[in-house]
Amino acid sequence: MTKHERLNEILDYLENHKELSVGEACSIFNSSAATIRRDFIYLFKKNKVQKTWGGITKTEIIPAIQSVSLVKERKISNIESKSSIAAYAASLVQDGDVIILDGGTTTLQMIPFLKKKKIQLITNSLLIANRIDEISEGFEFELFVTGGFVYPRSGMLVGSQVSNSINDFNSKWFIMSVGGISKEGLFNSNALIVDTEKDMIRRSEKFIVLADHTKIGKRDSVKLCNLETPDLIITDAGFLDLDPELKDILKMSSLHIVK
Amino acid sequence: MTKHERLNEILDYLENHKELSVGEACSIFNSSAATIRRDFIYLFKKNKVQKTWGGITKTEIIPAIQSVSLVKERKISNIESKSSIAAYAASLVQDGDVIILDGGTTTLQMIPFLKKKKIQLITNSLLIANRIDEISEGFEFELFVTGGFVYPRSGMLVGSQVSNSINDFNSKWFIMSVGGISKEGLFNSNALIVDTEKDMIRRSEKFIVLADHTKIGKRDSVKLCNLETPDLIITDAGFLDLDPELKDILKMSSLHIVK
DNA sequence: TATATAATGATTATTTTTGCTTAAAATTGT
DNA sequence: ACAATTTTAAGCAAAAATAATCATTATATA
Repeated sequence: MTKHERLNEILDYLENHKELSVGEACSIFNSSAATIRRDFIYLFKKNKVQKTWGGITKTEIIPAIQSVSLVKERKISNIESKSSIAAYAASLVQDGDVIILDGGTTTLQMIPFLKKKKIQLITNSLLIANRIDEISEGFEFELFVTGGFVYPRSGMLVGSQVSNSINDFNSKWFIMSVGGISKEGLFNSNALIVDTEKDMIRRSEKFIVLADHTKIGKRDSVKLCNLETPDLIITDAGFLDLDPELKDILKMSSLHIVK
Repeated sequence: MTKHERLNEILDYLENHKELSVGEACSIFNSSAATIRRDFIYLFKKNKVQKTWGGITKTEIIPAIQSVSLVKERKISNIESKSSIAAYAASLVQDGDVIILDGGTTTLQMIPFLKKKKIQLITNSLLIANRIDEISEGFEFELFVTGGFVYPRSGMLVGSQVSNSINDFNSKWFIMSVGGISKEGLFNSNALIVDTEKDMIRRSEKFIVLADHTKIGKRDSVKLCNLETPDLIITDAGFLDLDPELKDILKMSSLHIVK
């Protein structure tokens, strides 16, 4: 049994039991008290459990509102490619960096890879803000949410307030996913959001675009910028099957292909 | 068994199991630890798995769940009173109103009562923003989120950005819950949040305070305003059991007691 | 077949985790 | 309030896991 497994099983145990004592944990996991204590301290520092004298309990949490909500899970296509692309993008980010993260299913996949870093993250996506807040317990994250009107269902913030907020920052990275890339440039589907993205490009040193190969050769309704504007476009191996003309054009941009 | 086969089976294994240790993999595939480690490193570099000390786990994929509050909610005491107070406050709000809603467990309870109204709602609470976005489909809600740094776990937005946003609005109502009310005035627990609340008072025609009776007679760390400042304080019947002196003072404020 | 390339297993130095011991702190019983 | 008991925290040594290196074996290619 690895340390990681043991930590997970401790949390599992607390799903079914009110409390877990050091002694009980010792016999369940055949470990010494010192190890169990170290585990308890680790979980406590991450706010996963509450410490009691002699053991731990799980923090009791009940929903603030009784009304049942419909959980709508949008199906994410091409999820593994997106995760690989996101992982590479996250690997560029270093402790201390300021990063603007736009909404989108690909940028969302960066969260597991970003969560151990000590960064300041700025976002105009409620979805990303919630995910970060959810995992940031115990991590040294600073999270800034731009203001704005909520674009229903996508949870994106739009309007002049986004630009006002963004203009207060100098960011190292702006990372966004994109609706389509063609030889005319980069496109997205919503004019309000594209407006804010233009500001985000301006306020950042490096502009990185995440685009799995299904986006390439596609146009979307609103043009964001030319092909040369991004400092880096990250795509996946499916890119290799693309129409040769577009491939040549894209190769002139800075491009990284994850396998 | 070829390397390729083994790599696939490792991934298959992780579809059904949380974790795979080096030792387990050695006996499953009859390979040396060195080989298994090389496999694990290979899969890790492709972001297919995450390494733990002693094994691997599957890389986490973030589902794009829409409109679900992911902020952890603490246990709410006195929930029925809070809901009654919230219901009365919501009954004052009419179609077309602009309303600033501060964070807190009592204001949160207003959401079910507000959801049929055609209002513009401004909030500095991610928790409220998510709840509203959750129910706003099909409703004529306009939802504005102030920008700001996320105060961890409470999901409250703080900092100068909140004031900047608020100052762009003229609101009919500012509705907030409060940490404590004593004869010295109204109190809350966080100086950063109190700062933003002062702006919210300024930008609103009517300032309403929600306070179940457990808050009355209590002081909290930061003073927000005097007792005369709110246009209305809404509390519950438990108020009647309170110490008579405070009761007299409060009666001079505009006060509504829900049963 | 000969040769190059890739994969594997064994060895070793380094890092992480674990278990034991002891002193301090908290809890309990009188 | 005091002493006895239990729990904790800290330091250190042992054990386990890792990464790097090298020799050996298998596989592919000319």
